[in-house]
Amino acid sequence: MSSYRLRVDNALRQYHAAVRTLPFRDTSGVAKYRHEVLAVVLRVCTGGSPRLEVLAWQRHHEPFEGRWALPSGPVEVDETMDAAMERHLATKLDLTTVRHSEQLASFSAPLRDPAERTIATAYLGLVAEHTEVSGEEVGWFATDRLPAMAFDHGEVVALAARRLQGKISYSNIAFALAPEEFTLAALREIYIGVLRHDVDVTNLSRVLSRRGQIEPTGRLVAPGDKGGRPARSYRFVERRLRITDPFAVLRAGGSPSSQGHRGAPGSH
Amino acid sequence: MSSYRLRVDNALRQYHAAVRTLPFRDTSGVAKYRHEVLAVVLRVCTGGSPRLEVLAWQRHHEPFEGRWALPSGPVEVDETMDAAMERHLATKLDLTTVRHSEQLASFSAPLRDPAERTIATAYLGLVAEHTEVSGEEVGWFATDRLPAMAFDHGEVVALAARRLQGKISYSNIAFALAPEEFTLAALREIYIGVLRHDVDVTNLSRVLSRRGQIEPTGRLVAPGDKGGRPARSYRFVERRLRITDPFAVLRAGGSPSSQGHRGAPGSH
DNA sequence: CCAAAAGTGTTTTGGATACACCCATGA
DNA sequence: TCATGGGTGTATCCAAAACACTTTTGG
Repeated sequence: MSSYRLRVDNALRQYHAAVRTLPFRDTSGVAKYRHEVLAVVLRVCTGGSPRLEVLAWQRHHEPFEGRWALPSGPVEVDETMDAAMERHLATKLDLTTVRHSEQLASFSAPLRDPAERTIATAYLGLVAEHTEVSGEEVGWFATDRLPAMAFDHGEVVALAARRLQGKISYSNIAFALAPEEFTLAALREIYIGVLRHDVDVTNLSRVLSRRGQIEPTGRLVAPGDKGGRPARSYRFVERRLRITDPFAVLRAGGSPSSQGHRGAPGSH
Repeated sequence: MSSYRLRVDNALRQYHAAVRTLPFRDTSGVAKYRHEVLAVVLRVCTGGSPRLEVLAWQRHHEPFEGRWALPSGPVEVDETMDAAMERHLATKLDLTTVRHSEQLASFSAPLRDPAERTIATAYLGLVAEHTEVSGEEVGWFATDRLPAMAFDHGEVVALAARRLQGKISYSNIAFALAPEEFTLAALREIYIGVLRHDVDVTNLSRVLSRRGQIEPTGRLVAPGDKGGRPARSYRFVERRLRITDPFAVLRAGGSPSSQGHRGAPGSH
């Protein structure tokens, strides 16, 4: 190799090294940043009192060595962030059974990654309780009792939990946390785990039925050791997110088309 | 300048130019992207039938020359995206009176900017009706009758309008669209513009009063040309976003503390 | 026959809507 | 005094909650 090539190569190598740690601008002066996707994978665990849990893995390198972090990874040049999210979960955790996922928010504090500025877009991913993930250093943690988290990941988990808590009240999002078929008692546990307060099975059943979210499968489930009436098995009517209760307040009203039946007196 | 420096400079210049148009990876193989913030600035315009309008400016260069685009700009190396948003609106449009702003979502389709891959984080910004903005080629457009928009900006506006429409039903977000003091009639127009259906003043007043969102200032507003009773002037109690109606469905219930007064019979 | 678990029937509650009616002003 | 617009009172509606009661199983 010529002396010229060597010197240029050397210059480029130094330049490259600088780019990795310093903010990089192209010749038009526009800065470029690393961009990663972050997964907040949640499930409801029902051994004991039901609780919402998040998937995390333990870091082996600085920064934040030893702390727990959310699954994450870079975005490839020809893929969307949604696709990147799916790809990282599939390749790193063998996780291909996320039942619902949606974008949460993007985090841009300049020092959130002390090694290099990295903008992160967080996703919420919901899985059923008994979902297998591979990897040795992974664990599930109750979202309200997190261990020491790396980066701003604690904040991200809190946001995800709040989002889920809101959405479970006005949508059918619980479909993504429940198995294909379930008893009302099991569904109740899921709601309790997310909402963190008691839920009346009777009313839960009637609310979800009225909204057309769930329907009985016709099958029965045998009772446990200590007897009891066998439970009916239910399923969610739709397995995609649907807003079932667009806010009741200040709604259109008046137009009979939006209400179906109206003006049927004598019921009170 | 030495021949050596010249040759290195030249190599770097070529390298720089390549980086600007091709996906860039640092030496660790991680791709870096341009990242911009996008502003969806909304107001309710009440001349005629009230309508929600968005601020846009006309492009003078390719790509999408002649089309209308949302205000946008890059994120500086030491600022958060929130700060970048505020900075671009202030410097480019003299707009420093955004009453409420929040992150909407990030957009990452690889070809959304045909010139170079750019990830964009969109923000919702709300202003009062008579807010001045500088700039010659800016205009306000009804969100449901947009002109041909550049990039994916039409989609972004639609998302923002939906977000606002939802939030106005369960929060005090209208404070950011209304002037400091207003009559109930004026507030009604704002709600009609956002919700796109008629709103009963009487009920609007009672709902917002019960929720503690608005209060009378004590002042009266003189009636118009054709007479009429003078209207009371109101203000929003808080000028920060507050969720006033955390979802009524499947709420905690039972605990008397969460309800205030209970068990007062004889009202039915 | 009893305990346990599932499901049904019925009452109560309270926010929200609809609408008739009263009040204050200008011409 | 009348048209116009603002504000109040009240009946109605209905989803949700509360809870007592019935049904079906295991021991």
